[in-house]
Amino acid sequence: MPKKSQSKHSRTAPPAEKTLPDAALAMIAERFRALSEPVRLRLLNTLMAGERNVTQLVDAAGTGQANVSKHLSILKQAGMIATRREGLSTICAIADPSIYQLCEIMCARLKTEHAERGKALE
Amino acid sequence: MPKKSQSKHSRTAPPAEKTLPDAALAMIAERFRALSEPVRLRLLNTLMAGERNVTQLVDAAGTGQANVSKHLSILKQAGMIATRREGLSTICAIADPSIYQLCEIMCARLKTEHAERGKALE
DNA sequence: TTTCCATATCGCCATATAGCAATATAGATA
DNA sequence: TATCTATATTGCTATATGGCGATATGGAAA
Repeated sequence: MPKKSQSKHSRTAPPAEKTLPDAALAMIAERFRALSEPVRLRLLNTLMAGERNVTQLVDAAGTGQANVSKHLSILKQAGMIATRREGLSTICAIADPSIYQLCEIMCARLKTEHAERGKALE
Repeated sequence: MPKKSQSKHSRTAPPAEKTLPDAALAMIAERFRALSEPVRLRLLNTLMAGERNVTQLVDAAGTGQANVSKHLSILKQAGMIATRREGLSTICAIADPSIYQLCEIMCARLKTEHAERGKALE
């Protein structure tokens, strides 16, 4: 079994993780890239409040319907949302619960940096 | 201690977070984008084992020195690494501890999805 | 000083991607 | 059937980005 007993959730210290294979890095990068676009983050942020159809998401996104459709397909491809057809509309929902954690971490970090910048000016 | 009791890592449920302002989404997207490149992830993954100078990172990255330098400046700009000069070389270190958590979450998610794909084939 | 080493920057090319307008498709209704 | 609605897709343009080779810069050593 090529499975080292390695990482066990340390909170801030280097977990001494073994170096990851290129294939894994590529997959991770792809997932981060799906999150690297403000419109897509707006879509996810909207979906955090519950399911929405595409028209509702277009309203929330502040960009054209074609773009929203494209962004949704990217998020779907990355496994972050799921869609189902309901009559004429396509209902979207968050499919990847880790999105909540990722956003939390990023927001917390932004606040921290902001606080540090403020402190540096005192 | 700046630790809200608010979010306690719910595993699947929407935390009913309020909708974020566009400026916040742009900043979050920028941070995710810094992580959306395999070479940059390789650099961070290498730095997780400890400080390295640029030459060492070039060796680890498997791409040219000019590219590594550019990638490092992107990571630095995003606040994810810090550099200091030491003689002729530039020493790099991880400056943003949240990187460990982000990578852990992504890796865990990849494993989960892989497991689900496997199950679907049974 | 000159020379060498480590790193940063520049110019170029190729590719990727976001936005937009127009069109196509799926499905409901008349 | 025809028609309307919601969504997806296509074609296009402009911009951003990664990789590469060449060059410039900072700093130590001869």
